Formats: sequence, structure tokens, C-alpha cells
Amino acid sequence: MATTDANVRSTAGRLRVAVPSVAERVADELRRQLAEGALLPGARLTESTIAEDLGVSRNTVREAFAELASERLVVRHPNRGVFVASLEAGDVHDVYTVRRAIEVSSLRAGGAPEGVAAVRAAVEEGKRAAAAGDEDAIGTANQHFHGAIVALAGSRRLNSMMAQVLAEMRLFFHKATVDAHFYQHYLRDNEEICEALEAGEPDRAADLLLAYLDRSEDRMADVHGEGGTA
Amino acid sequence: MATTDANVRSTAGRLRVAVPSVAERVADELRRQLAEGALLPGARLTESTIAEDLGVSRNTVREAFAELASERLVVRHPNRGVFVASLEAGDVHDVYTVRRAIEVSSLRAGGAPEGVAAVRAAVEEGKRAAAAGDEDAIGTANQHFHGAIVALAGSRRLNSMMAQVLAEMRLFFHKATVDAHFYQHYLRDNEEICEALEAGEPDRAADLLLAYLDRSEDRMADVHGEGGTA
DNA sequence: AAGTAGCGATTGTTCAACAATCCTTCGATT
DNA sequence: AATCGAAGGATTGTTGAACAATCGCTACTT
Repeated sequence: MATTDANVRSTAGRLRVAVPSVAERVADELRRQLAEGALLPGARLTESTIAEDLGVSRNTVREAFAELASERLVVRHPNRGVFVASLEAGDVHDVYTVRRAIEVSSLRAGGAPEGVAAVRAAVEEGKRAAAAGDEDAIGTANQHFHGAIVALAGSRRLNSMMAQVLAEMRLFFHKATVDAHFYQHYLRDNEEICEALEAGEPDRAADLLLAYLDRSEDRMADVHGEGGTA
Repeated sequence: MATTDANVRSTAGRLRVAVPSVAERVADELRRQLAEGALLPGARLTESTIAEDLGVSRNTVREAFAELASERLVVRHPNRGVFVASLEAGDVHDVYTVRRAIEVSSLRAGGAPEGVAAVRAAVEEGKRAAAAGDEDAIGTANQHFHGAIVALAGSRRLNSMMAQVLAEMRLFFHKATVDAHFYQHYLRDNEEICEALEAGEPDRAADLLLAYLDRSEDRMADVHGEGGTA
């Protein structure tokens, strides 16, 4: 999900099934471990250890690190190693600033019917997850919802930027474990936003989303114990 | 400008003057060559050649390539090599979609007085360049203008995203050489946007910017010979 | 002329080595 | 006793060489 369109490559017009390079597979594996919380923010990633564990060369691990660093999932400290990124005080606001820019703009564009359907699907997915009481699934559905909103704009670059930000947030959630009721408020909001969108009122939907993001940021800042204003 | 905050690194609280790694210097050198048009879109970059030219290892060149690829300045074709990226049909619209999202949102935020001053400075820089008839300087000033707008939001991530997009556009300009009058229309717009911002009317400024970006995209699509709608 | 096998070149990946740098531990000094 | 500084060990940064895999092209065959 992080490298959405990396599975199919075009080579001089002909489509090929890509055999992901070793470095990419290493990056994928690390991304997976990061996403599911096996590697917690602040943890150190030693080149030789990972190289040995995954049975690849140190050099290849290095390339994977470069990729993850460019996605801000890990941080390089020169001559000291790479560490799992952890969102600090200002980062929460920073991330939400990006989300406001990307999501609101995408939503305001309206988008094609199939895009709107994807948003609706994510809303329903969230409802089902809530009914089943599956917290993780609610979180996943929520990310799908916001991903679907950005997808409305139909921009490759915007999509990958959003995917990156969502990956960062996933990281953050593992650091500060969120309580069961964290998402519940959002389900209603998602429904409302989706309805406005379906009703052909993207501007109203965008306003709702903006308010939603502001509230979400406040809540997130509380959980993270963020101080005052930047 | 592409790796804005890469020159100062924090190591456990103490600030250090970073000695850029060899890989970073290689990436910087390539970025420079890309920015000034020494490497044109579509050109192939051979690992061994560059390694020899710059007196570094092939492996190091590889790391630099990974960095540039993550910035979309070069494209990797597996087993075939890396090529200078070239914006194709849909990319122009895609890039402008990103710019609309980031710039408009940043501008609407208003920003601190020193941020507004930076925008004004970029406007004046553009005027001086126009008076001197220096085309390149006009383009540079224009990029400063838009960079300053995004800086209003005060978001590290938004800034680096914008820097990336601007680097991509610089690349594009080298492919389709722009005529002397291309920027001239923009100077007045920049002035107008800046005035609205200074007058404390960020929303009006944002609307002006949006119209500006739409016109700019059309013009760019013409130059590039882009067909119809995506 | 069209298809195919083989060749050369380049990339992808590994391995081993070494310098540079950092953290820690230990010891010396005040 | 606390502070400062000097080895020591570990890890990163970078290099160089090697080899398999893959690609594009050429020359050969039919």
C-alpha cells in the first residue's frame, strides 16, 4: 500500500510482471514490521543484524534504509545508525497540516462516480468493523476512507504523498496506543462527509472534513501529550 | 534547496555541522546538473560512467540514484538503468494538482509577518530580474515566490514536498524551452497575490493563486503539446 | 525478410576489507 | 568523589572486485 504502483513496471511499452528487487523486498518486509508494530518508534535498526536475519547483503539493507528514510519511516543519524521514526511534538501538527492540504483539496475536486463509490465502500467497511468490535479493522477502514478521498483527485503524486503520511500515522499509533473509543467519533463524521459528497456538495463535504481534521489533531495532540501552540 | 534541512543534523541534542556523506554529495552534484540542464530529460545515467567521473564507487552512485529516484528526478528501469525523468502528458496536470493542493492551502493559512515579508521579497526579486532582462533569474524568483507561499504554512513536510515538485518543474522547463514572455504575465499576478496577502485577505489571495495556477497549467500544457483531458 | 541464437555491456547483488566515527569503559587527575 | 581524558570495541561509510541475471544488438540461419 505504501508503494502502490511498484508492482507493475512498463518497459518500453510492454508491461512486465515486476520481480521486486531484493532491496525492495527488504524495504517491504521492514515496512510490514513497522506497520504492525513489531518495530517500535525509536528502536535502532542495525545493518548487520537485519542483513543476517533476512539473508541479504549489508549493502542491500542499506538501499532499503535509503528508501525508508525517504519515506520518513526511519531516521538516519550519520555514523550512528538508523532508528524507527517517532513523531515528536511539532510533527503531529505538521502531519495534520499536510493532511488538511491534500485531503481538503482532493475532496473539493469532487471526483468521478467510481471514486465516490470507493469512499462509500470505506465508510461501510468501517461500520462493519465497528459492529464486529474489531479495533484494528476500524483503523484500517479509516485509513481507507481518507485514502479514497485523496484518490478522488486522481493524482499519482498526491496518492503517494498521502500513502506516506498514512504510513507515518500508523507508526505513531503504535507508539501511543489509542483507546477503544478513539475512532468511534469518526464513524459518524465519515458517514456525514460521504453523504455530502454523494449529494453533490463537495464544498460542504470539504468543510466537514476540515473540521474533522482539526478535531482529530486536537485529540491526537492530547493522546501524545503535546504542549501548546507551535 | 531540494534537501533543505539536510545541512544541519542533530545528534542527541547537540547540533553538528554535517559533513555531507559522499552519496549525498553525488546526489547534490547530479541535482545541480539536472537543475541547470546539463542532463536533459530522457538521458541515460550509467553507473560506471558517473562513478568514474566523480571518483566514487559504483555502490555510492547507486545510493545517490536511490535518493534521486525517490524525488522522481530520475526513473529506474530495472536491469536497464536510470534515466532523467521527463514529464509526460498526464504529469503536467498531476504536478499542478499537487501545487493547487499545497500552495492554496498554505496561502489560505495566512502565516506570520516574516513569512509574508519573504513572499514580498520574492516578488521584488522577480521585478528586478525582469528589469534586468534575466530570464533565468525571473524563473528562479518565481520559484522563490511559490516556495515562500508554502513556507507560510510552517510545515517541514509541506516545504519538502513543494521543493520536490519545483525541482520536477525545473526539469520540465529544460525539456520544453520556454519563450521570453512566458513568465511576464506572472509578475503582475504575483504582485497582486502578494498585495492581497499583505492586506490581510488570505482567502482572496488564495483565490487569485488558484486562478493563476489554472492559467499556468493551460499555458504549460500548450507548450508541452498536451492533448485533451486526462 | 523474418526469426533466432549468441555476444557484449550494464545492472543487481554479494562479499570482504578498511577508514572514520561514535559510545563506553576504564583510568588518571584534581 | 567527581570530572576529564584516553584506549577499546562496535558500527557505519565507502571502496573494490567479483559474478549471475538481464537486456539490446548483431550476425547468422532459413
